[in-house]
Amino acid sequence: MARHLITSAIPYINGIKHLGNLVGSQLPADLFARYQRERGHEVLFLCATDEHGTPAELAAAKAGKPVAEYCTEMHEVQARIADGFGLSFDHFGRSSSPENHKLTQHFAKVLDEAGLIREVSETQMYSKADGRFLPDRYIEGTCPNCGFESARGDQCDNCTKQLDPVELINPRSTISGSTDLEMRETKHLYLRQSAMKDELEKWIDTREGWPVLTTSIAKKWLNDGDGLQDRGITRDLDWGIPVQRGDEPWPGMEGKVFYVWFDAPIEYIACAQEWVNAGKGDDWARWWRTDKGADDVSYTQFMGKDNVPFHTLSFPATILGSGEPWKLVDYIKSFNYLNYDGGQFSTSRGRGVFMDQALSILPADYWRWWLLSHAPETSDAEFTWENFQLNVNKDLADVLGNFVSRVTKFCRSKFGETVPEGGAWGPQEQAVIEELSRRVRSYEGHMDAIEVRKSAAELRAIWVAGNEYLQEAAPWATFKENPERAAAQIRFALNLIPLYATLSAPFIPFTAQKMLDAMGVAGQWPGDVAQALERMPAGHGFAVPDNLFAKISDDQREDWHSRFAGVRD
RNA sequence: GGGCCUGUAGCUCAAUUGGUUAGAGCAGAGCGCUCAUAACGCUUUGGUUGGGGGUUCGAGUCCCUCCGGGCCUACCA
Repeated sequence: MARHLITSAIPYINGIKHLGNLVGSQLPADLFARYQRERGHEVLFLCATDEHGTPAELAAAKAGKPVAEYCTEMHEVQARIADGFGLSFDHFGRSSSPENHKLTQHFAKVLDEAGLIREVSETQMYSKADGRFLPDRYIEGTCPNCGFESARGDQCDNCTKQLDPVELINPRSTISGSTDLEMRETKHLYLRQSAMKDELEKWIDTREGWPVLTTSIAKKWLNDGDGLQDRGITRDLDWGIPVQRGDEPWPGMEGKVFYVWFDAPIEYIACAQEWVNAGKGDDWARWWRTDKGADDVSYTQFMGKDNVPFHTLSFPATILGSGEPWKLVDYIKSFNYLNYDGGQFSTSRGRGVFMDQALSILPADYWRWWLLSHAPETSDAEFTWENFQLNVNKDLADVLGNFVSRVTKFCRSKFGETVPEGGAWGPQEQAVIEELSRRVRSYEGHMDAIEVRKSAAELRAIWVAGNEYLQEAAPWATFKENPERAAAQIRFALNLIPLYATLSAPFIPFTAQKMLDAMGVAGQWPGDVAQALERMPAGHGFAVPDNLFAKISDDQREDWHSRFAGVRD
């Protein structure tokens, strides 16, 4: 039995995520976690909310709430929605947890002791009206290069020139609009990633089979320009983890907090501690400490491409630099973006479908199936309502749902709601068993390799095999001259249902459970397909389930299309 | 500007890493079936693999060039 540690990139706290965020990390991570559990492996699947940073403070201010209260509420909201999507986290933690405070401060201390932290004095734009230092992107002004009036402090959106905030003409705060800005001196801690460049590169070079997307982004950062740059790991903010050396104060760093990208990945570890402290587990160290049993753990991270540098470089620099025996990631699965109907999903403009809205119009399995079978693995993918309607209706309602419906209803009308007795498997059934055996092995191979779309395609082919069998066996015709033969055929077909449910559960867990409940058996991964098709012997009672999937109508599609094109709220 | 990814049938994607005649699903067409959610099955029409050039016995795959789409570029996260 293998042990799988699985983490999904932790979603930021300032609002409800859209489907693009979902398919880029949490959903494929859940697919993998569910699959590995079903295969009988030990799994610890962790996710959390990422709660620190300027945007959280601003979102809380906008909501008129203290930031801690705002985060607590939003965490609950995200947890509830995640549950609605069937995301099977063993624990859904918070980067603001006491566990993460302590651990982040611990890492800062040991990194400092290892000589990997340096203090840097720098000047930064300060807004008196806002009472805070402003990140470059929160400053707007006229571009000195092209005259564009809404250039941001880091880059002009019009001419794409990289800017320094001090270069802007008439700079103003985008938070308050105030122009009362000044450059102030401030001191920050930097993680000396440059000192670890060779070690990191050596580590990356020995990773095998990682997605090109993952390694190419890492190599770029390692070798671009002057090589890997040191990174500031502190900020002048109120909300965050206070800068300390372990339990000790850090002279000169009073009133500052750690940068969210320093503490967010550490939450992966802290989350395991939260899991224990919540009473759900009793030993986090055997998942995270190679000196305490984590040596045989296989650790897989899931994330969108924008998160790759932090997971390939910054976090490993933290882990390796600590000199302590923490578990390093074994495989990084990264995703491109999902676009929405010819453009990008936009949180700020409310363009696209957000997780809460998605659940309000259709059950989670519709979304899970479409999103996973179109996961943006090799390039950006696109969501359109037409494509969604077509695929979901065909795959789920027609191929899978209708298969279950026709089999169970035929049996009910001819034999009753009990698996019929008589007859035996013949050459037709043997052929199906052989095909399914081959396909199940192929499906397992794709799932093991986290080839999401290929897995979905193989699963669909497995469903289709059931309809092909029925057409060829034609129990409705057989029944007229040889009811015993028909009984064997329908017994065979009925037994495909729990098999399909088990195989499909990682993709569509809610429906899979309905199928198993109706058939009155528990899910069990088919080691041997022939054996798996004996799960419901003659005489076994079952129920005819309601239709598993209602079809999406043209009217619904058009309604949703117009509803989600515009602005949210 | 630089780097990376990407372009294959009307649509969404494959193609064992240079190897026979580029394959699936959907959509379209035809036939069959009547158990089932007007569902299912079978057959079938669609391709100058973005354009051009090159290397090779052989190129969707490698090289050059042009065109289109996307991402990243380090203080949003």
